[in-house]
Amino acid sequence: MGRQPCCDKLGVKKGPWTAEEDKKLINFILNNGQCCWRAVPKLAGLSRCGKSCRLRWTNYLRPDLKRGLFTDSEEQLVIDLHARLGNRWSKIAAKLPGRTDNEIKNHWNTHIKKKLMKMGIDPVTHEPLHEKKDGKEEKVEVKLEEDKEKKRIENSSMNDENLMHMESFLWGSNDNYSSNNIDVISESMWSFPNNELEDFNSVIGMSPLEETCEWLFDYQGFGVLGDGLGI
DNA sequence: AAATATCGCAACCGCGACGTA
DNA sequence: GTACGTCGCGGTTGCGATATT
Repeated sequence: MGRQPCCDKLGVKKGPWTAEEDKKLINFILNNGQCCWRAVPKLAGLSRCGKSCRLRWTNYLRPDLKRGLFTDSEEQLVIDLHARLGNRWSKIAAKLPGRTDNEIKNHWNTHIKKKLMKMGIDPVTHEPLHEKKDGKEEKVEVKLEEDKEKKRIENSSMNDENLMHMESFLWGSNDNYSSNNIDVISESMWSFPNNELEDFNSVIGMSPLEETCEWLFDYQGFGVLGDGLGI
């Protein structure tokens, strides 16, 4: 027996989301929370399939998303976790609050993978690659890549200090972080809108729910605050 | 300035896991 | 036990932005 499509293909919109659609989805989830995704499009008045709504929300609209470029510390964390977990992006993302699996996966494929290759490290096994004939040339390439990365990080929206602050909250002051803490936090974030988010937000410098939402709308440039969205 | 190549990100697709009747 | 529905994950694609020629 074949698998049923997640939604009937007829009349289901695909492709980039418009600001209007985003508004509808945000409005719906802020008012009703995350429920059955299949029902969301109908209830929110969207011509999308539930899957598309879930993806849009988790990867782009969630107010706890950090966005912006990855810092050195975040990148190192991704590399460490990838060495342990492999391509389990969702598991890796769970250890990096504010980052989505998609974002991490994209960053891995576009930046980290190349960086590791240049450094002579196999991005799959994390073992050293076989020796290059011309080591000199390789060193120059690595240096250029590092310079590029430095400039990139300089423009990043989040600095290492914030990340360390966040990490110490998540994992305690010692280096051995507890994955239990992360799970608890992830859980509370996912059960959004829930007040449990406030403690975490206060530590990472995010505002409580309402302000966070204001930030979200402001950040997304929907200009809905003055339009009386009614949150 | 125009054409072309490359990059980076958002979104889609297909599949497996899981829950339920 | 199994048929079905839903969700979430990982791989892949499409396309706009940017860089290069």
